[in-house]
Amino acid sequence: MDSQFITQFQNKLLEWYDSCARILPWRDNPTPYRVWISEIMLQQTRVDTVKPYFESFMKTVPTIQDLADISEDQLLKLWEGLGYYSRAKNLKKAANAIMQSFNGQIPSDLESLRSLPGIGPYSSGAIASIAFGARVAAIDGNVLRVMARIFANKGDIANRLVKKEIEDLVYELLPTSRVGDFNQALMELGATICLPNGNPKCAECLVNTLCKGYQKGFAAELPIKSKKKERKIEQRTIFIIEYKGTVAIRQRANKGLLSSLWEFPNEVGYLSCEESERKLKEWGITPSHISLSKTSKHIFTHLEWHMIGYYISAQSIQEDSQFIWVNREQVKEQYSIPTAFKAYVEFLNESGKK
DNA sequence: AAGGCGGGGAC
DNA sequence: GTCCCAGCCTT
Repeated sequence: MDSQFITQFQNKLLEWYDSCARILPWRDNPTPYRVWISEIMLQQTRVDTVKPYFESFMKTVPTIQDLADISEDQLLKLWEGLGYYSRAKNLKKAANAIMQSFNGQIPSDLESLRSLPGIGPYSSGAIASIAFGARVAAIDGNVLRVMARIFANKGDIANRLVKKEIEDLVYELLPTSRVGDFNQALMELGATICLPNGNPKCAECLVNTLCKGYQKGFAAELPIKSKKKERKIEQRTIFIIEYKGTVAIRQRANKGLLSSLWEFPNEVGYLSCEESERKLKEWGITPSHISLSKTSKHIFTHLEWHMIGYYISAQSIQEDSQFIWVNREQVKEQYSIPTAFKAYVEFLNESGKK
């Protein structure tokens, strides 16, 4: 790469970043811990979504030691609604590893960072460069898109070799100082100017004169990405079961979808009223009243839940039930319920007002 | 290399 | 509806 091009690109990009960088909570006092937590939260998650979670997380769990000490249930409650819940579990595992193997200090080298659960190629680069100033790349979806356009690369960015090409280019472009700012500037450009879905604001871009995609007139068509496969649809029946002012919830398995989070009892398929009564009997619950509550739809990345709901008032319950019975306040304050059940949490709150 | 894993914003 | 987001882990 031409050394003059490199210098110009670095200067223009950093100049733009200095004048236009967004004010973000984790950019204020960027300690390794704050950078780490923010980078994990930001995985596949937008800045505006993360902000409030980051603030409350830092208040409740201000240090690595606090993170190593907090219960998983409490941690998942802090993560409630943010999604990709294995991130929270890995965060705690990593905190334990840092206390045990790294003397309570977040490591600064790529390899050690990479060894921690939840920290992959991108996050290790981001933490090493932003928190420690290491001269390493941090390549996320934004950077792939920006670089594909700058160099008019028509390769499929899902391809490993294409990613490697781009990584090599980023390494050539990395400055010797302010590496963290440079990496953040690349991402910031992708998030605010070099937008996806054929919608880049090239006219406002301060590096457009250095952008081959822009010069050739097809920046908006880049990057090339292979198509995603369609989602599977699953029908489910949700049961809101009340007994003496409490409602039944249960904890999901420790693996797979929404692992370890809490949910209302539910079954695959649309159950009729009779089938539901049979299921309740299996669970040792004797209903005094059954009625339909409401339908709801929840879309995951690879799955859709189409849900119907029953409201059940229980006359008696068995002791050895697989459920725990909690009041509305506990549902709201204590247990981490995924957003998929939002409609039924609301139903519960509405029925409680009457 | 491909698929599982949340939830939401923008169009 | 579609795309994709400061990705990582498992198979």
